Amino acid sequence: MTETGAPKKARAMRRDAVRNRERLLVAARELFAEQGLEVTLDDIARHAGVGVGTAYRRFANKGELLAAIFAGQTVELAAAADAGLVDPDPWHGLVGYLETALALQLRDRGLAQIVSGDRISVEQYDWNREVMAPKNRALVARAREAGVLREDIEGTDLTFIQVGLNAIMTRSRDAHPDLYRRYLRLLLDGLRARPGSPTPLPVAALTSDQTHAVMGPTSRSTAIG
Amino acid sequence: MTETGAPKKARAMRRDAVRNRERLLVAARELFAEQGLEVTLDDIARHAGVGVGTAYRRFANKGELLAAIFAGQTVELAAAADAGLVDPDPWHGLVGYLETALALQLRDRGLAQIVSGDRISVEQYDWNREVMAPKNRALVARAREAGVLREDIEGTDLTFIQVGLNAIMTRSRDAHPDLYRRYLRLLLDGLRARPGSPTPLPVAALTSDQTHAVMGPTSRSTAIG
DNA sequence: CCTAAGCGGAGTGACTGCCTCCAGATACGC
DNA sequence: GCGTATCTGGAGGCAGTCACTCCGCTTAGG
Repeated sequence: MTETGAPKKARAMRRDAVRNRERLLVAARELFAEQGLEVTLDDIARHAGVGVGTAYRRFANKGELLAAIFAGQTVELAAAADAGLVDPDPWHGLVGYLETALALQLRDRGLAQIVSGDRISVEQYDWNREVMAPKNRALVARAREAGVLREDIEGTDLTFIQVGLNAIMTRSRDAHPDLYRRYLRLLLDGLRARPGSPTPLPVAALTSDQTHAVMGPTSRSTAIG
Repeated sequence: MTETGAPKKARAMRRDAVRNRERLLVAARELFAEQGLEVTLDDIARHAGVGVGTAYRRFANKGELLAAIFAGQTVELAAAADAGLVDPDPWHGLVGYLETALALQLRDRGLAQIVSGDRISVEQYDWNREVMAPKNRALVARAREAGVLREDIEGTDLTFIQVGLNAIMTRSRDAHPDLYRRYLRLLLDGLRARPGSPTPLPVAALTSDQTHAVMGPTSRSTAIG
């Protein structure tokens, strides 16, 4: 689109422009983590302390901004999988991966949405297939071959397990952030090839009152509808 | 609200009015089941083959229409819980309840949203607390006392289990409607007090390609964001 | 056959979210 | 310093959505 012929003399960005671009990236990271991918570019600009016009000069649209921070959002997840793969104990590696991955998603709502396929863009879509899917397969294969994981589990199961736990996490995040760990543990007990006695649960069940509060209309959900 | 004093001479509804009211209720039930509670009253009116004006003459707003069909949407769920409670085998009763409840939610997207606390209204909110919560508690208590369910499970766990499985169901509904049963089974294996060998899974895992397809942007989710 | 009750659906108003425009401010080469 | 290309902020345009209203025409039914 732009002229890309001989080494054209392109003037460098002005210093304030660079600074504002950086501010926007930081603000975007913060807001995506806090509120999810549905924040508007206007939100991000306000949070960065710049005008919307500035935001749109730096990034053609929200997708482009998202793409610019995408690598940072996902590198940790890939690292968690790699760490699990080099763990000498395959079961411990698999469990550690799920625990780390979900803890990351607890801290970063946007990442949770990417993993769960919510409001996904093409990059994220392909990244799931090309980067994470093979790692998931390898983690599962290793644990299965070591005889600690049920024979009938596949790599794709890790995806759906995260989808389910993400839903629980989303509901309970504000009042009981680590409730999801309870259900992760129950699921893991169901994944063992030769289950022993049940593992103690790391988090107590909610009381009826707490459940009622958590299941009520949230700021984000439109009541009545 | 309406005058309910002496036997007032109130003219009966015209026959076409009655017919249209019925059509609207049927259309609402269908659309809520198919598409969830976020359908508009305009959608419902069109689907019923009447004008929006007619819809608003019969029901002051969408909430009122929803309230009118609410009982029908939830009575089956309560019945499933009662059936589970009278099952001679407490474990079988608990499992049967979850299976039936989730099967109902597979067929009725609106019901799934009510159970998961999505786009909830006050009636639904209270119904969860006052009707379903005690049944859930009883089902869990019975299975626990029979020694077949882990000691550390509470009635509220049934709620969150359904939230998680609903999320999986929502993603996979179109292409692989019963995939959620796979994860329900895994969870149930994790819920046993004294687990034996793993129960066979009723549904195969998705392949990587199938997972990729299912996790992609859906008609309902706004891509890029 | 008369008329109150009912009908359809275009239209209204309130939002929300993406993005553009441009008058004024600012960095930076000379 | 000065002049200008670059950048800034935020008001507002535009398009889409959705709940709900209004009103001229139709129709049930006494």
